[in-house]
Amino acid sequence: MRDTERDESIAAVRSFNRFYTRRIGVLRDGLLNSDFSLTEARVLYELAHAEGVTAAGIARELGLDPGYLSRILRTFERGGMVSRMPSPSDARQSILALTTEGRKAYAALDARSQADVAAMVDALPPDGRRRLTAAMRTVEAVLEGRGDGPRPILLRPNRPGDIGWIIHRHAVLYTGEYGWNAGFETLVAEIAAQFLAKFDPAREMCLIAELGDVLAGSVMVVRDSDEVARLRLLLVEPEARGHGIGRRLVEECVRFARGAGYRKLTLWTNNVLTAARRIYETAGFRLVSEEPHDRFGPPMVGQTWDLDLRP
Amino acid sequence: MRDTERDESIAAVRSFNRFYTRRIGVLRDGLLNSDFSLTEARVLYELAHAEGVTAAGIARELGLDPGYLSRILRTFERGGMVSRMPSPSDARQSILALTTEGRKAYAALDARSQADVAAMVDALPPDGRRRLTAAMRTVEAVLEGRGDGPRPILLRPNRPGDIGWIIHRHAVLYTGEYGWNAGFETLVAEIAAQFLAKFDPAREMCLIAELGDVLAGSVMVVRDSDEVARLRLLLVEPEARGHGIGRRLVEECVRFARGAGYRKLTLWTNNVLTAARRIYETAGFRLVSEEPHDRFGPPMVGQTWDLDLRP
DNA sequence: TCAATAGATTGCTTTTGTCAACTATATGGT
DNA sequence: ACCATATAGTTGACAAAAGCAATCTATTGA
Repeated sequence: MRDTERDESIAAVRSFNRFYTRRIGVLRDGLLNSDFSLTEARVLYELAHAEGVTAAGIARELGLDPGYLSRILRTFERGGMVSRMPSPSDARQSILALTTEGRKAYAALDARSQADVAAMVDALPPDGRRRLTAAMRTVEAVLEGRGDGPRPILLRPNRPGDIGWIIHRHAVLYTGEYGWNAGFETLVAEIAAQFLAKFDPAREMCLIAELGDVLAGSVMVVRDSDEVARLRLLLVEPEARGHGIGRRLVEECVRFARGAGYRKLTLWTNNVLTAARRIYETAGFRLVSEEPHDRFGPPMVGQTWDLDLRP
Repeated sequence: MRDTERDESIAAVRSFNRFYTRRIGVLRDGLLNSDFSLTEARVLYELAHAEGVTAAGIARELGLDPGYLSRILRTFERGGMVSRMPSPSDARQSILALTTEGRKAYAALDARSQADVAAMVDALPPDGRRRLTAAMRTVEAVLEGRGDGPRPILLRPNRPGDIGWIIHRHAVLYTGEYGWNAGFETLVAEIAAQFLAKFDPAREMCLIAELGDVLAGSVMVVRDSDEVARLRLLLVEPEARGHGIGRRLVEECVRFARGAGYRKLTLWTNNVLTAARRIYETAGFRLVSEEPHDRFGPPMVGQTWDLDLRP
């Protein structure tokens, strides 16, 4: 990642922190003529949602000073909202629980918060609402570190719209990353359109890779002749690289081609695509011929790779 | 929008509020052994970035109590960080400015915050960073209301990748909204591939509509014969409807076709696409023939519309 | 010209949060 | 069994943060 991009990220995060600090302030004001402060409300929320919680647990969860929390719990207890039960496993702890009274107070608070947020959300245009929801979930996920946990990889056959996506992404990526010209988009579009028009499910296949729940890659196997299958349009999104998606896609193609009774799997690629080259080598492909060309603008070397499918 | 979607939005916003309240707490802790509280830091930021600002301005901007702010400014002034100048236009106000000392203090604070955020950002995986940045910008934009202000509409010729996008969106929308089958995607892909392969810039055109900075629609004019142009693949994203984008696209096509010397502009559509029908009628097209078909699955009526381009 | 209003400040008060000390229990090692 | 050390929870003392109301001055609009 370029440094300017990093700096922009930092600036965006800082801007967002300032922005949301203000919003949290508004949130606090919203509680102004309820019976609770923002911190009390947060504690109440924890009590209502984490059954059988202890004081230390809440303090850890919310990052509160134990002394401060102790006092808040005391006022709750005096107000008849919280009951304590000595923990069976640890005599130092008490298990906290909301009383009926406490639940009622929480319900009121909850309804109020719900209404406040609903008013805000309803004021948004429908697509703004959708975008907001998705964006907030993303922020949470990324910062929680859920974002860099292993997102599930899914390989599935193409669905309506996927072929267009393949063309779209090929064109955007190769013109952007390698400066290829419109000739490439034309070639991809023709290949893709042909695939749709002449699709033979027994002997042809298009696979789409999803990482998490976003499209991350594609590949096709098409019939060249009765004996020979061709692997085409292998693509892995830059953001999804490093998960072995390319390798998995090619493996599936090999398996499919073998199962469909082909004798050979061939493919055409270009020398500048070094990542792909490595995948093909690993899968057992052999480079059989090369010829320089400039069909896509910059001069490069086209390569044909073959894989013998016989056992 | 379905109600469950609204409820989910509300839940997501509330969850996010809880989440970010916690983060702001961490932020505050980060300032712990600096010389400033979070609020002081925010005031300092305003002073550093909004030149010639007044106390009331800051109070409004940050939602602070004027009395509280007054005291903060006094401590800044006593610390030699802020200077006041009587406002020339309003004798009640003072124009606030940071002294050299004040700038130095801000720079230190800024560097520290920068470093903190940088550490956090650097700990993210690269694509996480990108997603975070984009998502935070989105949240800000939507909540600031920038999201529902009039987003600029832009019509432009296609760029690499757009043709794929057109296929992608046609297939997704028509299979989703009307239950059309894969035959439709095939047709669109063939039309699009043909357009790329035989493109004649003097007599053909593809227009892409952007709303804000996202793709919102498309249309093509292709040569049918020397005398007749054909309008194809008119599409407006559901989220972008109601901005007159479809009408604008068709108008541009008519203008282009006339300028390119065609005598007639024709198009083929289907009766179920009522919104498009209205656009064609408004543009002056006349329905010249109809025939029922079920090429795309559900039975419908294909329609040919013509527009005479002669003056 | 005068009432209403906005900017700024101050005294007073409450709320919120921190810190350190202390008790009681738990845990792990020898 | 015993001891050092750590954790749960409480309390007192205190400091920081924030809010409220009164006040003064200048501005604005009728």
